[in-house]
Amino acid sequence: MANRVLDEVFTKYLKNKPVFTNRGALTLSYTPHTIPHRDEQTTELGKILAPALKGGKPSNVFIYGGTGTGKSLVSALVGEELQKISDTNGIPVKFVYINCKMKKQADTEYRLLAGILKEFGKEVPFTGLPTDQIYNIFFKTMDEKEQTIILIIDEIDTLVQKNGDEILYNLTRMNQELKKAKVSIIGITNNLNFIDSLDPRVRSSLGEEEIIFPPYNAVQLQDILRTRAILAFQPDIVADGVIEKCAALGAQEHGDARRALDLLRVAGELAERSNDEEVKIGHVDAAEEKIDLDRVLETVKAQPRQSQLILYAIMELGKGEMQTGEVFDRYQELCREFGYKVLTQRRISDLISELDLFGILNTKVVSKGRYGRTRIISLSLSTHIQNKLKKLLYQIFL
DNA sequence: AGTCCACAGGAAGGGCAGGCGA
DNA sequence: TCGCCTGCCCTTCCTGTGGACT
Repeated sequence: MANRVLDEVFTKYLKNKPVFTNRGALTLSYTPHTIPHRDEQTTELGKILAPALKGGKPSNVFIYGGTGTGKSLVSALVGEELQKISDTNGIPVKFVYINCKMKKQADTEYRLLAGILKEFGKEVPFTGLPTDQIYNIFFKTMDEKEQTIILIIDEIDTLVQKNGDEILYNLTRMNQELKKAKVSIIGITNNLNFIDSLDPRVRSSLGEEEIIFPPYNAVQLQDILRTRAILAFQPDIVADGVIEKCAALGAQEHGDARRALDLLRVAGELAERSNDEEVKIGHVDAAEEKIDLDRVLETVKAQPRQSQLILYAIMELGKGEMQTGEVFDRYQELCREFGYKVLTQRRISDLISELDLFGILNTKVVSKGRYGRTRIISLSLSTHIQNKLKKLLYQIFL
């Protein structure tokens, strides 16, 4: 036998009863056939889009709701079904789903258009062409034949935040330029104030219809988890109270089903890894910690060196609260020590805001009277996660 | 009442990379 | 090859500001 240790691991793994029958049913990419507690929204969206089946142009729709309230799922489901029916009946309908939050995919005007074009089988260089040329290609492609195109733009607020609402204006005006095709836009956002920040012209044309997705409560989350758990787990392997606990934690996070499903999945994975016969409440606790830790470490790893240096400086200062100036001073020292270029305080200020946005730091602008106005910065991580993060940063810089 | 601190954060623009067509 | 385009990171310059201190 080549390796006794590994051999033991693998045979033990094989001997164990599996936990999952279909782990995929608990992942984000899974689209179920029915979505519990979303009948109302599903039918509403269906009704709005139905005119596409008779060659009409469905109204533009705005969909609101917090993270994990089923917005994307319902749109995907309705889209899929509509596509199926139109395909079997030979009706030219084309569904395109684009998520603006995917970095490097659709977070700028250019990339959004390039992303949509890709769905139509047109490859465009990911930079280089002038925007008006992209628009030309875009219009031409859309207008190639008689068809109804339904564009689902997910996380549309991030797109507008970064690029302004001119893109949306251009998109809503598209129907006047197109001769054969008709385009409807479904904008999905979890920012309820988003529509108020838009140009009135865009607001009225894009918000012809609105659908609101309220957060799930704990009982509804339990239903969702149960239907998925039946698909995902071996029978009788999930202990009493596990689903309730995941649901409760998800409900705490603004009724977030994604969070609840993640918890259940990771709890199952942890049970499997430790060869337990049952998924227990303890696994959910561990899952909660693991998800947070993974999120933080992944986020930090993906940051540019300069941001990591700032974090390093903040951890090194090692006190509960500090202000921008202090962090900047320590950061400069570290730059010299490790041989990095020193960025300006203005830039550091932005990077600190970014880290706040990622949920790694807590910052608050306060005025200390005589002693100026500054941002009070503190780490928003548990000590356990802080220690792991410190290790990661040491690895990077030493 | 006025001053002044220590920044926040907006605006504009430089410089670079990746990519185009000619 | 060149001139041109865009996105991105960053700098420079600037105005704004809440409240302790005088």
